[in-house]
Amino acid sequence: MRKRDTVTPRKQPSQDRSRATVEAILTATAYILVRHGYARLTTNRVAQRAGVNVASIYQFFPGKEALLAELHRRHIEQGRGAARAVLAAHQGGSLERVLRTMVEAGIAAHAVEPELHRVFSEQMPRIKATRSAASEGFLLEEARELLSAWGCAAPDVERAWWMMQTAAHAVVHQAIVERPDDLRSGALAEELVLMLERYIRGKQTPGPRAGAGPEDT
Amino acid sequence: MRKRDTVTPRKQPSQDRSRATVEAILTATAYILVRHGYARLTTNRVAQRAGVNVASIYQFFPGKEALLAELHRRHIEQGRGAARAVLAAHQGGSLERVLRTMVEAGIAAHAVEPELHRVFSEQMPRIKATRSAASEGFLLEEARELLSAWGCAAPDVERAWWMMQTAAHAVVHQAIVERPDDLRSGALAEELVLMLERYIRGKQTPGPRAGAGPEDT
Amino acid sequence: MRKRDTVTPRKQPSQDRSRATVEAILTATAYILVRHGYARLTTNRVAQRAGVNVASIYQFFPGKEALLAELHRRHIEQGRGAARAVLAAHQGGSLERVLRTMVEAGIAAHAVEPELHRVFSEQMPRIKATRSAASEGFLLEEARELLSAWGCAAPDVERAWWMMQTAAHAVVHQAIVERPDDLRSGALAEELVLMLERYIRGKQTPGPRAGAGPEDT
Amino acid sequence: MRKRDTVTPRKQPSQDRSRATVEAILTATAYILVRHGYARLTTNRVAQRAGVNVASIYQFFPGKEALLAELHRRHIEQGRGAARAVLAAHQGGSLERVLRTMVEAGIAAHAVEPELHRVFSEQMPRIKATRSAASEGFLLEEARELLSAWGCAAPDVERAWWMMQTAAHAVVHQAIVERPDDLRSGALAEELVLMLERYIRGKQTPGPRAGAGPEDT
DNA sequence: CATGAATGAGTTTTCATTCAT
DNA sequence: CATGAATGAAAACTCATTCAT
Repeated sequence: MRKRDTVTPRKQPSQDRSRATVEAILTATAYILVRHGYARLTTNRVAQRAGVNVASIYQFFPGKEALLAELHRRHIEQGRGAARAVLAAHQGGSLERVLRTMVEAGIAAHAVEPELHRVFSEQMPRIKATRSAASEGFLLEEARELLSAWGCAAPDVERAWWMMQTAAHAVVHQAIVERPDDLRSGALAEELVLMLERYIRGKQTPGPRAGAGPEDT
Repeated sequence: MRKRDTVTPRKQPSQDRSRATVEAILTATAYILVRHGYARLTTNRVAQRAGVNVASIYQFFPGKEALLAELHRRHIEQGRGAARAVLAAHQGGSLERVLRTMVEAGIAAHAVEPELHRVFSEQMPRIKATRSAASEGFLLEEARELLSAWGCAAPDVERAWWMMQTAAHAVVHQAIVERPDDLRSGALAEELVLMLERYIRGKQTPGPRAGAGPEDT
Repeated sequence: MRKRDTVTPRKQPSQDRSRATVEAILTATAYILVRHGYARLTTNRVAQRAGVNVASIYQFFPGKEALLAELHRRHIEQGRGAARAVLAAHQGGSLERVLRTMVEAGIAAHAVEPELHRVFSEQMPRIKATRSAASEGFLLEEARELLSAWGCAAPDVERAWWMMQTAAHAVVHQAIVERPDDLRSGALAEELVLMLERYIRGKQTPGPRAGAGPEDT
Repeated sequence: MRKRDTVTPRKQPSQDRSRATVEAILTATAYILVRHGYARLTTNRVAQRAGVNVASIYQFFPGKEALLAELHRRHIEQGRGAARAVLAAHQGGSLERVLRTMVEAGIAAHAVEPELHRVFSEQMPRIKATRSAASEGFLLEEARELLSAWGCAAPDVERAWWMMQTAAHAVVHQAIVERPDDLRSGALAEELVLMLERYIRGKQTPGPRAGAGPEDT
């Protein structure tokens, strides 16, 4: 018994009222996080904003951390969903089209509650999962295999993938704050696809299928 | 002027004794930050670790924030210094060499007290300067002009520069935590230069100096 | 709205338990104020004396000042009540009797917790309401009209009233500390009535009702 | 050796520089008292304002209280001086003229640094001497004897004197804040003399010198 | 004497968390 | 379940005062 779990939700709300309470609590948490910042997030404030009693929070969550963890989990899930939607709608084709799809999926993932996203990635101490978790929504595992088909030299493939992932994520993420216009206009996506494509194209093993990916004409 | 400045140091220590005190305070701050994390950083703890009285902290700094701001300022300064050193040692040459130099400058900037660097970029709420400030050390303005000589299409140059900066910074930064081996071996630098070079080469205006930068043969 | 209100109570206690807590807090405040003085009044001391936790104070009051403000408000209210009681019991009659009633009302107002009264008027910085508020209990507006019936020359009436109020209040107030015996024996009231009566009688407009107030024989 | 004297100045400054320092300290004290109030008066602030080091304060005063005590002593002294000047210039004559002189002396006493006076009487905890000390400047002992010559009934004289003193002081004092115009125009003095005269005239023992004081025609 | 520096002992205030109803 | 109330523990910050030079 080292220490009690401070992150897993306590009990699943079974009745309607309970579920509404939990929703209210999480909504309030998000609101305060965005509006006042992590430093000003207190359980009492959350309760007040949610219109419930502090004690009610502890009925469903073992502590403050659990609140944030759950909110974060949901946020990631939503981002992932958005990304999946894009990937599902448009898949396959030329290298460029695959990359574009992935970039757009990433952008979509970052588009859900961007303010909240920002708070999570800028102000949250403990939650390191941010990037990797979001990235799973960003460049999904499925996509990885598509790419490996283009034939990078063996030792490189994993590292190259990491490079792309890292660079692409950072560019999209920073753009939210620093280049919102380019994000909206699509110029940024264009540019990012360019960067990734040129990078990966240079990786292709020359030979039988030189200059072309599997499905490329 | 709603609230008093909570960030600017209160008074400069003039004697040796107080200069030592301030040093001790900042050292203690860094230690606690790295060792216990931002959440556990309290003025009392800092004072205790520094072997001085809490009040002494408040003689020179208006509060906790100022402590962090000053530490951060110094850290940035050191990183910038390291980057400058690299840039000064090796400048000019082919596009690839220029990029390599810049990447290495960036890596050097991130190499000073990497633990502290990590805390600053992961756990600090307000201080936004982190990236941009560090980046100034990372890809200095001088370097920018070198690149623009390679002839990117006019409207792109600024955006392209931002892309490179953002991507490169993120890659180096994340690598500290996620790929320390690749950083040490130089493989990461190699790969990053590759990415940047391919990206920028594709930007070159075709024509008289197509395929070559000014100093390229 | 430069700074938050530091004086208005934070929330009303709704249950019996908390009402008791608030009472305990205010009682403790009064005790410490009287026993140890304003300078020694600290929220911690109050909490300890009240047998509650410091935090409980801050649940109902935004700070030390609010504690004092509320205590003061109640004290004024009590004084006013005492004065009203006297005025209600005995009203009308000759000028002398009216004045006597008013003086006695004022004395009654000062008789509730005189120690506390003294602390309030001697040691309290900001609270300016002391005199004027207490005075409203002392020489009530109703009384004023009675007096004006005696026919002071028009321009004087307001100023004369202020004189009487100020002088009478000070005499009663100081007497608590400096002449408690005269207060108890009634000699002071006698003397004060004398002073006021002679002063106001001199103000009467000569003529038809010279020498006599409306109800005077 | 109960506790060290915290009120008496430590040493008389003998050299010119020292005396200047002491002056600067006291001036700064007065300034802060008036400008920022008693609550914000700290030794450090005083020192800074005075342009000297905190420790210098402790060279001449045993503590904060002594600072205030000395300032107060001087203030009283000045008030007394002003009163004496008035009394000296104009003495003797009819009852009315004597009273007027005294009232004017009192007003003069309150006219020296009225802001400081207000702070002393409103915000100072310990110093109870305020009123009585100021009053000695207000209605000096000499004046008392003049009055007793008018022949009040024996048991009354002392109490009557206290009444007049108390009432007159309060009226003048409050007028500074509440009726500055009446003070300046002389209307208040007029009224006050009226009040006192009527009061004391009523006290005269009837008989041989009924209706007239010694020097009255 | 004067000063920069230092500090002990406190002050106000906050907050996550639990308890009684 | 829900809530008003309560609290332990600690946080930030202050200030009168002393010391070493």
